[in-house]
Amino acid sequence: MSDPERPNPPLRRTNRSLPIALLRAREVVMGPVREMLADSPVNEQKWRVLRVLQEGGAQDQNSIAQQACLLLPSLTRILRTMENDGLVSRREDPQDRRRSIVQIEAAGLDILEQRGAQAAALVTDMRAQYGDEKFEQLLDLLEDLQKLNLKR
Amino acid sequence: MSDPERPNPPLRRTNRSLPIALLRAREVVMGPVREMLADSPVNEQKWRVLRVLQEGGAQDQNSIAQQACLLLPSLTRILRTMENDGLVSRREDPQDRRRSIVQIEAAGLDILEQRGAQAAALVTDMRAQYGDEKFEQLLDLLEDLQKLNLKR
DNA sequence: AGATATTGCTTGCTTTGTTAATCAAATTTA
DNA sequence: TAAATTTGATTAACAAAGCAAGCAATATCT
Repeated sequence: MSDPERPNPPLRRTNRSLPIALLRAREVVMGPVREMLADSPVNEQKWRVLRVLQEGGAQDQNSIAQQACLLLPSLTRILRTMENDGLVSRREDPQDRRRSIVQIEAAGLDILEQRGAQAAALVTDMRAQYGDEKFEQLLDLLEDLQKLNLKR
Repeated sequence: MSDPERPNPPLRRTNRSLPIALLRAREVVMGPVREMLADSPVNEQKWRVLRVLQEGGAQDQNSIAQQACLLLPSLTRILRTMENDGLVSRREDPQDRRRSIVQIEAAGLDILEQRGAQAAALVTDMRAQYGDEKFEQLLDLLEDLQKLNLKR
């Protein structure tokens, strides 16, 4: 048995651990966003779905899931409630009847419009504090990171 | 009522949205880590708790929660099972009996030691593919980001 | 001191994450 | 064409996240 006081070969400082650093950074960025969404009818995930639909137009669920970083089972449930709330609608793809095409509806667009200004203000504030170049640089690095194919 | 087809003032493209980019990047990085932890007695969250305790020593739950990016309710439940498994122990703070001080135990240190080498290998592999300078640069940018004090 | 507010943690409840199983429609193979 | 495989989506089951409420110990105020 080992001794709790023994000096252990330390891993990287947690600030320098990429997974933890990514998580902490995300908390910082999402804090204000979560507050913004707190008194709105959508949470973080639904907001992402609306954003993806706004950006990419009507599309199937696989596509939404990938872009919004949601698994299909989660998305199924989320879309069910969003459909009940009239934020989106679903229709069967006539070309391929396995697919259902999801489209954003008026109520969904309303939310994006109501909160869009606040969301933009948050980004502006953040870029100002953080620095525009650093901000872009960070996005570039993150984009590159996503392209990596790490061993499975 | 608004029209679903109306052109909307778009927010940033979602691949240039920092919260989403952080999320996607984290997915990429965590894939191999999750696999490494799959056949170990701890999951991702417990691993983070162990890392924080290793780095910061015995500390109260608020402190752990902040550093490991966990909410207190989640941490309460996680620590309960970790305590049952003998990975950590809790004792009441004699100065302030509301607080409980959490300490890592031998079994917890064992896990860190057993998996530490694998974890380090994953980092090495990733740095090689991504590039060392970029890797450090990214960590610097993320560390700066964590220091930001965004408006509440 | 006594009342009030704050802090640290826990519990309850709902939503989401995660994996595996299922099903129907489409595609590939034989 | 029939059988086998793949694909898109849903369901089921359980762990974990997230939020609100609650409780006990401490700090603050009057």
